[in-house]
Amino acid sequence: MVLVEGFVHRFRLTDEGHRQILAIYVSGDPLDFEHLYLPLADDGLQVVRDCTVAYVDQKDLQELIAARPGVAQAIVTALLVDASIFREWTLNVGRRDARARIAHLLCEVATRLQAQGFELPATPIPLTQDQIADATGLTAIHVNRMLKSLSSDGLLQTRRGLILVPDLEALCEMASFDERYLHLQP
Amino acid sequence: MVLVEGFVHRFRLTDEGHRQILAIYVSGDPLDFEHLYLPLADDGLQVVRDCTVAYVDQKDLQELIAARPGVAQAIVTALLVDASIFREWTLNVGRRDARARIAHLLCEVATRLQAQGFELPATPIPLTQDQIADATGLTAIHVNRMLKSLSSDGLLQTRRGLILVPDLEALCEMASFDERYLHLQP
DNA sequence: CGCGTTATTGATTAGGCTCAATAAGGGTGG
DNA sequence: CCACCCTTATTGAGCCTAATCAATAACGCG
Repeated sequence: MVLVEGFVHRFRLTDEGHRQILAIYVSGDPLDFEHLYLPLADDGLQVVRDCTVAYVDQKDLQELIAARPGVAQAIVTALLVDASIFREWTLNVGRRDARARIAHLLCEVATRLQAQGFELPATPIPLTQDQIADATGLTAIHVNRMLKSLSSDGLLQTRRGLILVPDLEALCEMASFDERYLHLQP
Repeated sequence: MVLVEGFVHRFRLTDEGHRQILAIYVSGDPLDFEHLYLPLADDGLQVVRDCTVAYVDQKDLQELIAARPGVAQAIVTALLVDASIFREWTLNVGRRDARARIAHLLCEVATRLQAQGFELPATPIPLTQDQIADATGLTAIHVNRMLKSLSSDGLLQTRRGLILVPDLEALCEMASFDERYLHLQP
């Protein structure tokens, strides 16, 4: 599957039912390459907002990979970039405080949106506070307070469940966001 | 590089210098496939204990990949398994309490050692409390207390900086460890 | 033997969680 | 078009897990 338009997240649950969001996908992102190689699905995908996905036939894709080494290499590179992002999430959840953790998440999403050609600051990020909580290992209530705090510092605006980042550079500064882990340069 | 014998971990630092350990490698694990495809290294490798590594020439490996589709596929599969483990670490750090978090980490390492043919419970895990802290997003002091608590429940033994797991099944039970994310079945 | 790393323990603090209650939308059915 | 309901967001009070600060012990190595 490829996400054509909208937002999707990947998540896993603890046995106690607590959700951890593991990745947020934006327009253009491939969603589940692992199904080509692993028999068992590890985690679930949920829609953040209404979205459009394109299905690619597995067999066709496998033939394409076999026929074109460049495609295979592009997929491996994409997987490695994803893995780098997963690791940054572990760092984010493990070693940053709540404010920086939320800011860092938003920096990542905003930066990846920008890389896909979306205009900032016009493009809103449609994450609910509940979703941000599960992506950062916090509670929704604490996310609410931190968003208010970031908002009162002018680092973001919230409007009807949408988040706007008026000055991405300032937000990156506060989160000490270093985009190199995204490996955006083609 | 391939880790022939010993223990190595992969880590990243926040700009404030806090370390987050992102993976623990045991004998037999490949360490840095990403260097084949990404120009920029994301994180560092550190030795947990004295160890032996084997260097594989990049060019040779690239030729092997080009010549043998099976090798390429095996590498992709290994990368996908790694990625699944990274995601489980995010879940662990984000959504489990300190005791379960530490137990889960030890369950993973013990299970992977066992899968490599090491005998449990004889094989010790040589992580320092500082390293466990940085792998779980806790402080070393709190790790110490939790280890003592786990130890007094008979779930593990500590001896001279080594950790022994006398009853892996019991530890897995308490951490609700579900090994499927390791994708061990070949 | 001396020193640096690692482990231990106690006291205190604080960041974030829980519980509780209310508000504000937005969508749906009548 | 309106009433209702469900999801999402807000706010306050009190609590608790894990952090911080501080000091000492125990190794293990050179």
